[in-house]
Amino acid sequence: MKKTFAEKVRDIVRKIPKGKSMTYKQVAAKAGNSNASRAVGAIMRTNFDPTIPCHRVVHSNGTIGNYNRGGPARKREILMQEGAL
DNA sequence: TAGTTGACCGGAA
DNA sequence: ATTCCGGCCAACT
Repeated sequence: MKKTFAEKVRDIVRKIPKGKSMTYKQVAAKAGNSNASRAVGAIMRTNFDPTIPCHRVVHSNGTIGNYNRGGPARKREILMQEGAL
């Protein structure tokens, strides 16, 4: 069974519980490459799904990354609403 | 096929 | 504290 990086990343991000936020590096590490943090973002940006809480994925330093669904502002709102912020 | 870009990270100046 | 540089990976042209 050979899932691509994008598939793994999507599956992982989808498993992120509510009120919890994961860093790109953490997701990348779970996907198999702890150094593929950039790749994770690249995948989300090109192939993000509405079923995936990509807004729960943030930077390692805790800063909010970008969001292709309304900008970082919208992301912050969602996190605050979820209780992760 | 190769080159460029990007939702990143970590270290150094 | 801020700014710059190098490195890794996947997608796009």
